This record gives sequence, structure tokens and C-alpha cells, in this order.
Amino acid sequence: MVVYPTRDRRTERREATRAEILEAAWDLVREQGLAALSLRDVAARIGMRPPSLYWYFDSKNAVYDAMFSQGNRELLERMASIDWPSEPRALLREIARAFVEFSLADPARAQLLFQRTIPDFEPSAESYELAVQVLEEGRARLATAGLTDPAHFDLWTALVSGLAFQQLANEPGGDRWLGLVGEAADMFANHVFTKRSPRRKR
Amino acid sequence: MVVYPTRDRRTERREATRAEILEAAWDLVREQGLAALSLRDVAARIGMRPPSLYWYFDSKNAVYDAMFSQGNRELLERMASIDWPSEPRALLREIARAFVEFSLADPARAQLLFQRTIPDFEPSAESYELAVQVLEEGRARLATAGLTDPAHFDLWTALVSGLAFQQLANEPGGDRWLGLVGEAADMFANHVFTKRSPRRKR
DNA sequence: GTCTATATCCAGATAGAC
DNA sequence: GTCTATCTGGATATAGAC
Repeated sequence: MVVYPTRDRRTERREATRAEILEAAWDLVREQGLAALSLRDVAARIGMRPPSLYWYFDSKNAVYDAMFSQGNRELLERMASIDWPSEPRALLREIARAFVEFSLADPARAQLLFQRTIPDFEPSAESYELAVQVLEEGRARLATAGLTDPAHFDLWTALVSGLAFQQLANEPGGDRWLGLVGEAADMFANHVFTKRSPRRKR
Repeated sequence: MVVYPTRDRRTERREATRAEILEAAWDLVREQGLAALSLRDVAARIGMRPPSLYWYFDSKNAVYDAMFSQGNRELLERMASIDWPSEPRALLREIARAFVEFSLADPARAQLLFQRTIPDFEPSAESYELAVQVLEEGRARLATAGLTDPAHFDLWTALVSGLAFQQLANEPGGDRWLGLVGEAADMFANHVFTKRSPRRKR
């Protein structure tokens, strides 16, 4: 009886090369901007000819798609690795800080994950699923602080992403908005946790 | 004695054609995305051959630059045309609403003005001056409500642009975040207008 | 002012040899 | 798996005729 190996060395090697291609692609978008990515440059960086990349990826957008899912996975891992405080206000501050720092750490990645700026690219269903998961876990984390109002969650994402993108657009590498994360989280906390006398509807 | 006309019809015609080119460029970026703009398409749309555009603009980035300054001028006009309430909280709500509506009205324009997403494009000194003016007038308007803390202004721009870009990125054409403008402005107002007992520094 | 013709370059993608 | 050769199309930009 023939015994087949359980590890598929060919598949492993293929995955390793795919990873190498993606690493080169990340380097390039970090250096030249997300939209400036070209398969020629990717191939050159890893010592390949451009057509060879097509053995690993069906198209340029497939590369973007893999980067998109990789970026979302990184965010999920990052969020899962943090020891979250249980006190609600502290929790909000930490979430905001984690998201803003994640964005500032790699502007091109943030652009790919959170903005719609590549003309033809739309994430595949599988990759999009990861983005949904990011959002759902964020929602769940806020729920542990007692925040379950969907509108409050939307307000929260606007506030936090606004800090990150203002920092990136107006002072990349600086900390003017990064330094406001704590104040912003407190402002939000005061808003959602403070019981006020009901006012007239707007 | 020869009398020269005071109106230069040639210059007027040239300016009219420049405006026509820009209008076509706006149409195209609205349809296909800001980054997808090509001079071929612009020329085709107005019944010209691509080289002819170079009589009106030095380069493609010069077209982007003209669009950038035009967009900022539109925002300045829009802001100048509004009859601002004097009551601070109402003022904040109106400013936020005006900015978000301006952004949603033309996503490509908002991308050009407020994000850094075109790899090679940087606004000229003159155009950048307009962007600075937009910011300074915003700062001045908040100052009329008694808000002069620079950090508060940064927090404000993060909050308001965050609403606009979350709307555009996640639900273009919808109103999930647009509908939060009033609540967001109130949250900010409560934050900056409420005197609290001083807390320890963070 | 607008054109034709062209230069130059770059892009994504495929065919098919090895 | 990776290559060479090539297709096809697109881009910005310039030269020079009209």
C-alpha cells in the first residue's frame, strides 16, 4: 500500500512564494502609494519576470484582494492580542488608540482597508467577510461596555476613523490627532454614558 | 491714435475652453473615480484630440491642480453663502451639516480636496493657499462660538470629516452617518462648553 | 488653436517553449 | 514553475504642419 505524505511540500512552497510576492507588494505600496502598484515592480523586486506572477495570482486585483484580506487578518490578530480593560471608559480609549495606531503604522494598508480609492478593485466575498468580521468584533467589544445602540457605533467609527485619517492626510508621521485619542474617547463616553433630560427630537 | 479694446476676447474664449475642459474632467472623475482620469477621455468628451489640451494645461497634474483650487473655491463660496446662526450649538450643527453635505454631493471632489490619494499630485502653492483659507475660515467661524483651542478644532475636523468619509466609504448614497451630524455636533458642544471639575492629566 | 504623427513608456495579460 | 516573446491597449507628452 502506498503511503502518501501528509505534508504537501509543493503547496507549502507555493504558499511561501505567494507570501513573498505579497511582501514585495506591501513594500512597494508603502513606498510609492497604494494606487501606484504595478506587477512589473513586484516581479522585479523578487527577481522574477512579470508573467511568472500569474502562476500565483490570477490578476493584479487578486493581489490587491490578498492584501486586503491579509490586512484585515492583521487587524483581527492585533485586536485579539490586546488585554482589554473592563472599565468602559478605559476600554473605549484603548480601542480608539489601537485602531488609530494600526492605521498610522501603515497608511497604505489603512487606505486599502478603509477607503474606496482603487478604481476597479472590489474585495472578493471571502475577503469582504473578514472586513465584516472586523466590524462585528468591534461592535461586540463595545457591547461589553454596554453600548448596543447601532447609531452610537456608527458615531464611534466616524470619530475614531476621523482621527486616523486627519492625521494621515494632514500631518503624516505626526501626532497632532493621535494625541487627541483619549480626549475623543472621553467625549464619546460622556455622550453615551451620561443620562440627560430628554430633549425634543431634532 | 489706435484705441485698444478693454476686453480681451481671446483670453475670454481661452478661459471658457479651460472651464469646459475642467467640467469634462469633473464628469469623468465622478463617473469613473478620481484616479481613473485620463486626458484622452477628457479630450474625447469635448470633441478634441488629446494634444490640444496641452494648449490649455501644461500637464495632467495641472488639470488636477485646477480642479483642486476650483473645489476649494466652491467650498469657500458655499460656506460664505450660508446664513450662520449665532447660537453656538446651532452653529456647530450647521457647519457640520454643510461640510458633510458638501462632501457627499461629490465624492470625487471630496477625495481630491481632503485625502492624499493621487500618487504624484501635489497642489501648487496657489491652490494650497485656498485649502489653507478653507481651514482658517473654519477656525475663525468656530472662534465666533468662543472656540479657540487648537486641539478642539482638530478634534472637530476629525469628527466631521469622519462622518463624511464613513458615509462615503461604507454606504455611498445613503444617510446613516449623515443623520448623525446633529448628534455629533451636540456631543462636541457638550464636550467643549461644559465646565467639568478638572481631572488628572492623561 | 487645433490638428496629425509620433515618441516613449508603461500597463496587464496570454501563448507556448523549456 | 519560470521563462521569452508578444499582444493589446493605455498613458503623457512633444514636434511640427496647417
